Amino acid sequence: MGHGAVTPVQDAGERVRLDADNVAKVATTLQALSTPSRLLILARLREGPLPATELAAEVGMEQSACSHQLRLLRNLGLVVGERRGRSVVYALHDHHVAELLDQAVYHVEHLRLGISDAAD
Amino acid sequence: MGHGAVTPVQDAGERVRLDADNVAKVATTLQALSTPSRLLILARLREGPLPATELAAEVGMEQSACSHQLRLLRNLGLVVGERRGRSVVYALHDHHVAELLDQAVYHVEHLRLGISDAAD
DNA sequence: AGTACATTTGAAGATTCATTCATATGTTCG
DNA sequence: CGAACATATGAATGAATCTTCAAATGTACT
Repeated sequence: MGHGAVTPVQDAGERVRLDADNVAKVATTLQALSTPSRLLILARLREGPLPATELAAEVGMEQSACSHQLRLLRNLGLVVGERRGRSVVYALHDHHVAELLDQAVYHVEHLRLGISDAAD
Repeated sequence: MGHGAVTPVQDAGERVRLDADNVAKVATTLQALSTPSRLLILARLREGPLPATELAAEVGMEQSACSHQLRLLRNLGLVVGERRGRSVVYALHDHHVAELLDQAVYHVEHLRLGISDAAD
């Protein structure tokens, strides 16, 4: 994948097209960002690593529920958990996840949305 | 991808923080991008406006199913439909939606993800 | 070993959601 | 008006999901 390295930010870069192949992957990954609980988890981890229990406390979830969602995020490769003593410290997998989060939040916030899911 | 050099994100300007307020809005909007059918619909509209029936045909959905999803996307403000004759031509609401789509697809495609949603 | 703390896991329950089928609404034209 | 095309809507079915409760596994320390 060597593309011309240092292209300034304007990077529309390569526009990845959405085939039947990747569409499932994209959908599955975005679904991980489509729930308040997971969004809060990721947003908290965006500010730095954190042991599971503290994480659960900060996002206001039961520890068990948080662990379930954490497993989902881990299976998707969005977060990693490393054992340190009796705790497991969780963190975002890499900067791509952080940027994906930032971009998603940024764009959604700047969409003047009606948000009226229910039928009219 | 150069690690050191260019920071792609740079000037999203203000980094929107994720409170309890906006988290629901973000989650709801991202959920609209979390299904293959809607993702295909949006990706198709990203290339230009299209009447509902043609759209359904191109993404391989039944007309009714497509209409249902279209209503959801419309209620969320992601797409707009304008009547032209007996057809209703759909299009992305604005460039924010296009960019949100691009960024999401781009980042997800560049996340080397395991994608194993199911439990181990 | 035994106790306390930390995290994971499984099953159950309730809600949400996408698709299908059938039908209704809307639009154009003969 | 009536026929044909285009889109929207409603109810129903089946699947997917998030959370809770209870119990299991893992780790440290006396």
